[in-house]
Amino acid sequence: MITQAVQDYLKIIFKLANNGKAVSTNAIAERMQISQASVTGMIKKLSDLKLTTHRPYYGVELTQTGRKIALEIIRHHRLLELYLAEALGYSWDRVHDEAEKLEHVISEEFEDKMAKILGNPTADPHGAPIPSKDGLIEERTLECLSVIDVGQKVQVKEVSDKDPEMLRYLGDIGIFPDVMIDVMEKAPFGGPLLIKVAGKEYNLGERLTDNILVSQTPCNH
Amino acid sequence: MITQAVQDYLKIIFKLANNGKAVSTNAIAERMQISQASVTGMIKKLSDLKLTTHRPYYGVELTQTGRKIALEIIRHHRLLELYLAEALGYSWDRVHDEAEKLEHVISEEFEDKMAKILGNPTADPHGAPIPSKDGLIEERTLECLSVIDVGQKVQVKEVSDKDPEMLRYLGDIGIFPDVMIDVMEKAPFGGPLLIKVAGKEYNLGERLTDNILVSQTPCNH
DNA sequence: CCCATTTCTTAGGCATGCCTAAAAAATTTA
DNA sequence: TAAATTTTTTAGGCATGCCTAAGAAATGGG
Repeated sequence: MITQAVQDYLKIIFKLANNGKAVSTNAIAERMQISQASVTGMIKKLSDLKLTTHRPYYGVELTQTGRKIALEIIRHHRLLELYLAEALGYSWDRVHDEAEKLEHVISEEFEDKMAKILGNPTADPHGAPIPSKDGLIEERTLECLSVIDVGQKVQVKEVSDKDPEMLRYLGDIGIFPDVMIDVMEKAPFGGPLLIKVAGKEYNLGERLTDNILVSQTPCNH
Repeated sequence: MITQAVQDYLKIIFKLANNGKAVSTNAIAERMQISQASVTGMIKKLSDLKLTTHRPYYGVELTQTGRKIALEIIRHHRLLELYLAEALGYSWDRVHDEAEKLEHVISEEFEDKMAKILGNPTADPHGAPIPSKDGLIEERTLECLSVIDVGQKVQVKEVSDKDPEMLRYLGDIGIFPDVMIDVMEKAPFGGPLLIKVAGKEYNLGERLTDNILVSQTPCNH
């Protein structure tokens, strides 16, 4: 049985792996805010189920099956976020928590109906790519706004969906996926970044600029 | 913590109580397809939580709090059924199972947004009343179609949502809430009922007519 | 009124998934 | 290389919610 706990582990492992790296059980425990011992137990179970492979002191990796399930859940989550925003009028800072609960519960039919109504979208409200039905996900190489050089003009691609307060602030100052940003000034030692968005200037702290992913060469999608 | 299991018990107890009768632990076990011993254990827990009162060999009754929670879940369920049908294009035989899973998971906000979009509806696709936000539910005294006398003209008020196949058949012959039915003939000993719907005649078996609730004096709502 | 039947509860177990505390294994540092 | 540190695992527990089997309590028929 693929329980909700199993789904959550697979999703977290996929996200921590980022571009194929093995994930330490430690990192999983930290991310999920549970004890390391609990993770050990669950990883054993996942490996018995052939959803992960585990080499101690090296890390955990998803098998093909595990990856497939992880992407299915992520697809659910991101479709739900977009559906909640578009169809039910949720603000973009409130979609995450609701999607987090619904993602484990909806049927294939629900997933398909949302996708159809939304016109088979490829990104959620925060810009994160939505995996396709057959388990493919767009590979991106984005940079944090915090590392962009002064004088560059970049396009916002994605913002973290974790912190509602941050999302509200970003919304207030008009930072959404696809918006263009001018990097005007950069204070040293992780100081604030002066940017221009839609003609207005703002000073953004590092906690913010670390969570805004941009690309320098705006690709067309 | 109000777990999903607790919610399910409260809902079932509310439904079995019908018009305030006490419910045997036996009946709960039967309805939920679990062992009697399991029910005993859970009823003890529910009573500890002050959600039910229990007098052995008499039955279980909901407290005010228990009833409130039950009605909240039922509101979720019925709003969801209608939303799935109206907004996502589900056929009426497929809404029950999906709503059954979602009802435990959606937030107040989700509930409110559905209600608003649907225009604060008072009945689900099968005609069952939707409890109000503050825990009031329409009290009805309906009769099974199976007990209606020959020659009567009745209005369909509600059909059971449990059996998808039955719902598909009813849909095929045009039996929905609000539709008028003429009872033409009644074979003895629980034999089929000959009815006329929208000018066409059908013979319905007792398993069907037991699950169609009608009223003889069509009330206006 | 007593015995059989029905109804309900107790006893003991199992799986899931979490916990803490302590041990063990690998890695890093001196 | 040995000690210190980090990382991971083992051991033993707990809560939830289900199970079966067996015992206890009420009800109803003879």
